[in-house]
Amino acid sequence: MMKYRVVADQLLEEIAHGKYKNENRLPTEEELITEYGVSRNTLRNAIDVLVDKSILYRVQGSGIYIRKPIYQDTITINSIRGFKEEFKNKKIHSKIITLEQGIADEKISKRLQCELGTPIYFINRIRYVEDKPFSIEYSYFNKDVIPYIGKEIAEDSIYNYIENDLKLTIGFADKYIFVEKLSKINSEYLELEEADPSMVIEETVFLSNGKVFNHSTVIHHYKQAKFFALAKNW
Amino acid sequence: MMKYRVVADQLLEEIAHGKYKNENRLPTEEELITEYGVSRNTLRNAIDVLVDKSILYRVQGSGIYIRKPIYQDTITINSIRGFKEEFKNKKIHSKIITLEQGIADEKISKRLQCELGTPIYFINRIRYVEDKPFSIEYSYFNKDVIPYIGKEIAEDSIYNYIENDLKLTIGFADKYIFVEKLSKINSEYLELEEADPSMVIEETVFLSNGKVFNHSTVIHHYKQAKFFALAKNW
DNA sequence: TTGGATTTGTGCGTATGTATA
DNA sequence: CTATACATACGCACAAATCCA
Repeated sequence: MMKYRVVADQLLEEIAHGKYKNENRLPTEEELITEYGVSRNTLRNAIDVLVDKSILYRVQGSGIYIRKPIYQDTITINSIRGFKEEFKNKKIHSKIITLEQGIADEKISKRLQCELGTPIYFINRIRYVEDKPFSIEYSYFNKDVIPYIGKEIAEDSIYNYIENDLKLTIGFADKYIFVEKLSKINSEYLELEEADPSMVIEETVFLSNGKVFNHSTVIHHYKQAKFFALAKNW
Repeated sequence: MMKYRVVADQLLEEIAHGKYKNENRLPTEEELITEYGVSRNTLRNAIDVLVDKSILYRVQGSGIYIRKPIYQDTITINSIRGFKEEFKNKKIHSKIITLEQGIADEKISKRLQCELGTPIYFINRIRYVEDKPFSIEYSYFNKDVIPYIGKEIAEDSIYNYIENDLKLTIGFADKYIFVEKLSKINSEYLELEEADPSMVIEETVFLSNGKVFNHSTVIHHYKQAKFFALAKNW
């Protein structure tokens, strides 16, 4: 495990366990360097991780501060695995509507950035949080990259399977976000009315080598799903 | 201007002007270091900027690649000034409904993370893109931080004024994103029907020193407003 | 108000690790 | 297996913003 990740994890743990609960400022870089026995670069890389996660923020000339989380029960939109992360303490399960193999037509090949006719998996599942319908997922996987997906995997976590069993490294994802009125069929899945609002997220997910392995369209229950994002001033 | 920003800007310019249009891979770090006459750290900082902007991605052992932008006419959710950035080539203007001073009540003081009774500005404006209603903004500013906002500023760009005239540095923003049915009054502003969908973004905006200066609730036209976000696999 | 001390930001150099080709 | 190319890690110097006496 990389040193800066160890430091980031440990710092996060300590913050979560209230080590700095009386002051909202972290020790100085110099002190943390001594405490963790790492170089300045390594420490700064660790801090970067927690800044990106909106746990900390830095003020030049002043110090590193702990942010007060305002929003709860929100999916982090800048994270690939925001769903699992957010609801890890809640009961979540998936109901599979469709799980089938096929080949990429023009639309799918464009979205998966693969050749026409590439073998694919198509999965349609409904995700529940605390037994209430949360979202509907229409998902395509490139079978050349992910050779097998079974019912037991799709009911559990496909991403865990990809990282832990296939030992692939997920890199980043593009998300396209908009609002739409629900179709009749989707409103029934979500136990809402036709034409009720819904938040739609289309995501294209890349391995760390830049290859697209998944494209999903996820339609969210407008009363259940709330999102959080951190914006930077580039 | 910091070196790494100069390099990032120049690289971006060259990419935009098609310098690398025939290959989707950038020269190696070593070559770019020579080309721009900077150190490895500086070059990597520059690349980091463009990776965060989802212009580039890196593959260890392979190279730095240019991403093909898929989505157009989207507001970048990870950017504080996504609106202006995206529509800089379009006609945009704002209609001010309300612009008044007041003091922070309990709700506002919580959102602006300031004392009860702090002087504030409240601004309600409708923003138009190509003369079509795009969003409604309900915005509070801490007057201790932003001492004056006039009609002419609110009609133009408050953020430009803050950065260019007040010389303050905007740091980061939290965004809380959800979907709601439109109220009657908001539906009229947006020229939609009551109970039509809308994307709501509540943003808390911080200066680079960590002080909150603005809280806004922005209600978007569901047919006009589309968003883009980049997710990382932390 | 000023100026010095503190603290983070930027920049340079170098060596070694690790994934890819 | 080797070479290539990005990732991580160490150390140092100075700049810029903030803090405080």
